[in-house]
Amino acid sequence: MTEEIILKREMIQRFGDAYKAFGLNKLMGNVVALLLFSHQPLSLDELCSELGRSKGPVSQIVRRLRDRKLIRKVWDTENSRKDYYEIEPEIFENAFLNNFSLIKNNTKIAGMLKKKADTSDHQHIEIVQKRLLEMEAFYMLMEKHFSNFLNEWELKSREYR
Amino acid sequence: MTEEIILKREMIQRFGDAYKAFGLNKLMGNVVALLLFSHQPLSLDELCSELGRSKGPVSQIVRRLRDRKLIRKVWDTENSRKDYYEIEPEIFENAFLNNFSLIKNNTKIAGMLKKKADTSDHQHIEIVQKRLLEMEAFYMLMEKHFSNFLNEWELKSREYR
DNA sequence: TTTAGCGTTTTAAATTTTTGAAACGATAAA
DNA sequence: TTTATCGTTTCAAAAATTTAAAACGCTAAA
Repeated sequence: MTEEIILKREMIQRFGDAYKAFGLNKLMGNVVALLLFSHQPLSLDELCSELGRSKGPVSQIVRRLRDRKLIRKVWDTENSRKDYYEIEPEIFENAFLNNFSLIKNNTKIAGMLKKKADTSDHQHIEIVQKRLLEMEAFYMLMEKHFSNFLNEWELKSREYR
Repeated sequence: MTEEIILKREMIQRFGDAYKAFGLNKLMGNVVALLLFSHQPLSLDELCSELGRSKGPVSQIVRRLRDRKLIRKVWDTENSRKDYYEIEPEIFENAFLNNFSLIKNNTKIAGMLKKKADTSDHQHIEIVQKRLLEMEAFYMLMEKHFSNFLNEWELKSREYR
């Protein structure tokens, strides 16, 4: 029992750091880790007390996590009118897809700017065009492989559900 | 000419935002964009005046970008003893690799925790083990596809160099 | 040597982000 | 209705980050 709690604490730490490293709120990672390693859905109050935070920020973070489809609300028909939260089964691919859309945005920007650059008649712009061409190619190839990954994961993930 | 400057300004903005979205310093993105779309290497002073920033932060950011192998120093043997900076030719794959190492870390963590969980004799830990197993599988598959991507890009990038 | 021209580091101010307390609003039970 | 129990929003405080100014140290030229 103690061992499991230590493990959970470590995960809460690490997920917090990882989320921060990716430009997200640390608390988002904490909540995700807590739910990932809980045996049943948790209420907002339980999240608060487990993490030692007050309701305000946890409520906001829970919303952001739901927006990103990383956690979801479940209803405990027996008990009270509390909301309970659990991990979205597709959390990993959804988290990945959130970043994927950022990547796709880069491809789009590169393409757009390349088009703009093409219509410009300035000679010096060559280098810029070349750079944008490479950038677009890079992100397009990336997208292709990311799609492959997601497709393969869709098959493989069945083993775990 | 004006058009090119507008383009450059837009890129500086967008790269700043993108870098921030990935948890990095906005100024890092600004510097990268500026160098990506300059026709020759720039000195620290030029970076400062182009971006309207003072030397202190730019100097620090330049160091971080060099650490990450996104830009590099070149020497202008003719002029002065100023340092000049330009984009590292492999900037895109290097930027990607920086994040890749974060991903690899996730795989490692998942594996490590799974091992810890395996040695635990508590029954309730099953769910945790299952989650960690899935997480590890997810990141391992991701790594595989990322490697594929990098290999293919290594070939394709030759067209642009 | 001394001096001038660099880049770096430090420090303090400004800004942004995170956080908690409390007010607020909604809904279900009494 | 009224009351109690939630979740959400607001706002001010705290913490973290970003930034600029200036001091500093190094190196090359005089």
